[in-house]
Amino acid sequence: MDQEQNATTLRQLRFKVTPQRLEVMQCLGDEQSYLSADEVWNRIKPRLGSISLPTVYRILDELAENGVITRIFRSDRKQYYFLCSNQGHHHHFVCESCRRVEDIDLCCLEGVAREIARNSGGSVTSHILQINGLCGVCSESAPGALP
Amino acid sequence: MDQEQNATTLRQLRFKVTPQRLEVMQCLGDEQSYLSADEVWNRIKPRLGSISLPTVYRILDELAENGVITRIFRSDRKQYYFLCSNQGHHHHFVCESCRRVEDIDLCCLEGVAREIARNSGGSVTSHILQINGLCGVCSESAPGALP
DNA sequence: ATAGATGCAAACTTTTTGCACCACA
DNA sequence: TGTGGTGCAAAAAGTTTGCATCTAT
Repeated sequence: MDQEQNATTLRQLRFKVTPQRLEVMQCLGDEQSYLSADEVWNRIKPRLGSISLPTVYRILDELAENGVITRIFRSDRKQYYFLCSNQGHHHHFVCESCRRVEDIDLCCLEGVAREIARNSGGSVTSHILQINGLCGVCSESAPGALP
Repeated sequence: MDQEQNATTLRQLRFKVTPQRLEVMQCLGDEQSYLSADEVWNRIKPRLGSISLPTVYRILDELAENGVITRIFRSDRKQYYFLCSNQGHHHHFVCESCRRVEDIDLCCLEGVAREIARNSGGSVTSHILQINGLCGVCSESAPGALP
């Protein structure tokens, strides 16, 4: 039960502590995977009695803006969110079967940045790196079964 | 004028050679950058008299499915497309000012894949790597001006 | 001649916005 | 008590689909 910790995070950000915000945070915290706005909505609706989808969007948006959660885009043109406990610069390994997300500490972009600076005089400001595959559990059990 | 080459590509894919397809291909070929569907549409409308936006979507879609063009997603939840001449495995450096795309031959993911296999027994099937920054020209002239 | 491509209109999905009401501080 | 949050309804934006017509082969 990290409700208290979530409440503290909200207070630090000068947000009011509302049941809607707590449930969204808890939902993403319980999940070791990324969820879309409507997936979050469907999971917390029963727990809260009722919550509107626009509210879920607003909460996810403000949490993402403040770096509490991470937003990723997939080819279905929906936005997905997940809570990432690891704070330093790192990337993610996304299991295509169970959608679990693992942290990857390696980042080998420094060499690329130097290369670009030397070749064309450009400078790197940001990068997106997402690694897809099958996690250990899924590659043993059901290879090729996407959700 | 690589109209003939574009026609050949279309014939190889068993597509009919239509002025709409040729214009879409030429448009992306002329541009050293990525364009959204409606940007392509606006550029080729005057040249063709008229073309419908759904047709542009259909053409971009089938070209992307067949690997003729590359589709990328950005945080504005629109899809962008660009023609990439370099065929081997590589990544892209995207200038945030002029949106020009440069190829990057380096790919340092082999080490990461080995790491994942050793750590958790998972396997990497694909990855997304996009490097954003300012190209040589833009980092000299107008730093910080996004389009 | 005919399979496939296009244009138009309308639907669809995801996300955003306006506004009145409600509740945390 | 008052400011910020929520719910509802409706709009916006991007993309897709159905169907009749047209056209490249």
